[in-house]
Amino acid sequence: MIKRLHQDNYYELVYGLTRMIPKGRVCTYGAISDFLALGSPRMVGWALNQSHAYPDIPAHRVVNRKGELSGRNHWNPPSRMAELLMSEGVEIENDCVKNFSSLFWGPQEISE
DNA sequence: TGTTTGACCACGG
DNA sequence: GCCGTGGCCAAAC
Repeated sequence: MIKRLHQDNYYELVYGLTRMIPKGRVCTYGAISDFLALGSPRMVGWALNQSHAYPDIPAHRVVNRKGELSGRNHWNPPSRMAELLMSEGVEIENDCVKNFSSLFWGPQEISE
C-alpha cells in the first residue's frame, strides 16, 4: 500500500519504502529497486547515501543480497549499523545478518 | 562535455 | 561455490 509519497523524487520512494521496513527485519537493495522498477540497485545505494539528511530513515535495515552490511563503512562509526540492528533483535555475525533468509522483508508484503 | 565511480545484482564459466 | 564480466543510472570530477 505505498501511499503517495512524493513520487516526484526517486529518493522519496526509496526512503518511504525503507521507512516501512518493520523493526527487526531487513531488506536488500535489489528488492527495493526491483519493486520500484527504477533502474538499478546502485541507485538505491546512492539514494541511501543521501539518507543521512533524513534522521528517520532506518538505512541500517538495508543490506546487500548476501545479508552483508555493505554500507557500514558509510556509517558514523561503522560499528553503528550493526549496533542498531542488534538493538532491534537482529543478530549480526561477522558483519552479516544471521538467519538472513528468515529476517528478510520483501516489499511485496506491503503490496497486499 | 566525456569519463569514472558507486552502500549492487544476475549470469556464465 | 568462487571469479570475472556486463549492465544499470545518477552524481562527481
